[in-house]
Amino acid sequence: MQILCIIINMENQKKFLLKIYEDLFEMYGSQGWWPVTPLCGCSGDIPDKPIYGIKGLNDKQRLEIIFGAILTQNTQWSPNVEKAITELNKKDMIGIKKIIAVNHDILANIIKSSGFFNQKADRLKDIAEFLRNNSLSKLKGMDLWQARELLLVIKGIGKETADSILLYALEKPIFVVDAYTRRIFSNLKLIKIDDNYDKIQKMFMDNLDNEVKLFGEYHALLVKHGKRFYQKKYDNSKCPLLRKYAGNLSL
DNA sequence: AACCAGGACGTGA
DNA sequence: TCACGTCATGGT
Repeated sequence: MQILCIIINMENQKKFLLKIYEDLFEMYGSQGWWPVTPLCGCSGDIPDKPIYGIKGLNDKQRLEIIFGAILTQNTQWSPNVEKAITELNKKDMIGIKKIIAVNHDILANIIKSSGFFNQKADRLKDIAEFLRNNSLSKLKGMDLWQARELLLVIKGIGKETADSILLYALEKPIFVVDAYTRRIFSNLKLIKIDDNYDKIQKMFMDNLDNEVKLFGEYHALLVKHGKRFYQKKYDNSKCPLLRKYAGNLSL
């Protein structure tokens, strides 16, 4: 009987995680993450901000995503990181050798708007150094978890940043867990707010099809929804998902 | 005018 | 392991 209940709960959870995704997609539509600056081939024609929904990434765009993943740590994308990315492009700094060669203070000044600029300048240099020895194509060809372990060795790259890079820059199917993911799903009683990162990630990956597109869209939608209903000053009980599913969450 | 954002790391207990 | 302090800009 107890085992039966567990099985039923697992099935419910499986459906529930997908249902939440579908609800969010219906509410907000495709988010087209990760925002990327298109390369127009013509010099001097750099757009004033990265745009959403780019397909068929080239290596420079992948690198921009990796830099963006560092720059957005504990910082708003818009306008702070957006400006920094645009400045990097204007100075033609989206390049491994360029980042390695540039003076620390100059780099820090270019990315100033993203905050923590001294740390982040060091981290961009660290990851550029790493990528000089481990090419993007090498990483792309590598096993998902193997590549993850490599990234996690780099100072400044924690689990969320590593997973963002794997998912959005290297297009590998891994689920990104961030603060909004924690707040939303702990509010829905599917996890506890300070559950272990890997445990939360496993819940999603065990119960959803492991697809790059699904995971990429899901995380983006959670951020979108989180910004709307789960900022610290907000009242979590106003979340429409909670109203909709109140009492129906067996777990 | 505090408070917070798509974290991660170092330190001391 | 855990609870803090640190890093810093720009918007509300």
